[in-house]
Amino acid sequence: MELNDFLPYQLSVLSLKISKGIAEHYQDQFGINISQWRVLVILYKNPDITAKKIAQLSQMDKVRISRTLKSLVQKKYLNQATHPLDARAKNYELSERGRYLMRAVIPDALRYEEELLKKLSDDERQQLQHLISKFNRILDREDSF
Amino acid sequence: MELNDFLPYQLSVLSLKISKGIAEHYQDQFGINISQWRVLVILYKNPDITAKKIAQLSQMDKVRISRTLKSLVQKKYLNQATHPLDARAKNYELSERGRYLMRAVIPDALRYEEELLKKLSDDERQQLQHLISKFNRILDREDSF
DNA sequence: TATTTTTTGTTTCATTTGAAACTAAATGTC
DNA sequence: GACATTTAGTTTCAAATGAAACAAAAAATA
Repeated sequence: MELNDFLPYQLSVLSLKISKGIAEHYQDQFGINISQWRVLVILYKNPDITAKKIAQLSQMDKVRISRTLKSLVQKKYLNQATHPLDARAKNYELSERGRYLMRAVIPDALRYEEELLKKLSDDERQQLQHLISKFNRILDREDSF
Repeated sequence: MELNDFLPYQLSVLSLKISKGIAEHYQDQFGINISQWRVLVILYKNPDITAKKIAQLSQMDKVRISRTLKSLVQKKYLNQATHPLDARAKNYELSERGRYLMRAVIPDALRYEEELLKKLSDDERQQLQHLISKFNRILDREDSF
């Protein structure tokens, strides 16, 4: 029995380790926190989606998402549009200012990732991607304990 | 450029997904939260260590660790001992009650992990373990951005 | 040895978080 | 159509969090 090697625990430690440095960097350089960065990334790749969709994609709490969206709209990084089919929801997308921000932040983020990934072999990188996809497929099917 | 596939982001989502179900379960069944569970796991495998060491191993904040240790001592799951060489620090270990708790929780945790891992092939499991170790080695060397 | 600096851990306090309650709209049922 | 139920998102409020300041001991330096 190997509890140090307990997978949820190991992944949490690893994820924290990887996020720590980069999170401070975003805050210092661009004044955006981790929640904001995550929502921005999602909207960068998925324009015109609702808070609900963001929740699904990010696994973040809906309250946190609600507040993050509010702050990003206040900072003028996002545009809000009324949803055509549902008056409760709003569609969000990056504003011009938001896209400008992302053009500044993304190279930084990618450089960090590259630094990390270049220490893996081609095989290892492929395996990593494969494993992440597989886990997501497994976990999206059954979320029960 | 693939930001959805940005590694820190993917790992965070995955880690949250994996932890979600199991965290609720610990709380409901045993009245311990994620911080407490993590500290307990660490002390299960590393008896007689200080808060500092726990911080290194878990990547958790020192304030959080301080409070978690306090709560676990209050709940009588841990014994505190004065550190032989450093009067500022204390050594912690599971109490009898703590070990009893762990004997109840661990099978549950391992069953959850097993459910997850049995959906991977032998190769995939090995690759997973290899990648986690490798990342930890990489990240422990250089923690600069 | 005295003094400064660093390290370990705690406390304070302002911020972040998320469960629960809520609003308002959409969907389902009669 | 009227009423009940579900869904999307927000607000409230109590708890968790962590940065900064702190205390106390250890280590480094003079």
